[in-house]
Amino acid sequence: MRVLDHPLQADQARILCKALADPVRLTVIEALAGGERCVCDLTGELGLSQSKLSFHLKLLKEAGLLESRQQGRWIYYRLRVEALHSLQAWLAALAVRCERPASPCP
Amino acid sequence: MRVLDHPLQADQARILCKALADPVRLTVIEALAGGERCVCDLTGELGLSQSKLSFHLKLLKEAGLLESRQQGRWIYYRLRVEALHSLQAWLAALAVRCERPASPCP
DNA sequence: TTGATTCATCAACCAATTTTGATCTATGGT
DNA sequence: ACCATAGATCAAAATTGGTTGATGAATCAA
Repeated sequence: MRVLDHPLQADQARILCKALADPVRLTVIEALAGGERCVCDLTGELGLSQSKLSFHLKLLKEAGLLESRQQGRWIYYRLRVEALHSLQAWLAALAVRCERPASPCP
Repeated sequence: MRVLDHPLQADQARILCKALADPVRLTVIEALAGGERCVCDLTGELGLSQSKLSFHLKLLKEAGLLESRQQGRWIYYRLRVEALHSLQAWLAALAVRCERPASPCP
């Protein structure tokens, strides 16, 4: 099953979580879940200043959540679904560790 | 399927991610994945000062990742697996939104 | 009741992130 | 070549977060 691929280091999970732990970045992520978009689209759609958006896009990209391509003057960003799956897998593994059979009563 | 229960608001997901986005808190989480522990156990095991640990435990609890119970002088903390599942579900829902069929080529 | 132990809380300090506005680079149109 | 547009980058200011050491509250044992 897809969710169990990619066992992730705790530190990589932390980096992904950190990237997701900001309201601006979360709106960006959700906008991009709808498909690839160029920066100027996003500034309009989300009402963000250009440099603010650029700052967060860079951060998300460095965390591995986004990738981008250039087309003429425009730069298109899109979500890396693999990153979402990796984090899911890490959480799943953690949850499994919690669900060991209860020890015989104390 | 368990992973698809509990549809989560983006903001709750953000709060969970924020709580997970710190190295100290992540070691606490991983220690508690091994089972319930009292605070003084954790300070020893993780080599953290008492007030530092207490600060992070509070934060994790407020985020919904931990719960605690008192027994005599000791306070035992444990992971809330539901929180992990919620976040997993949120990620899964996001990933699904990304995987819509590609639009006919441009 | 006294003293020891466990844990929470507080204030002061330090460190990391975010925001803003300005400037810089690259691309494309004329 | 010149100008307009898209987006990255930078430094300073503002904000948020984490750490420390001290103090406080609750529990228990003697």
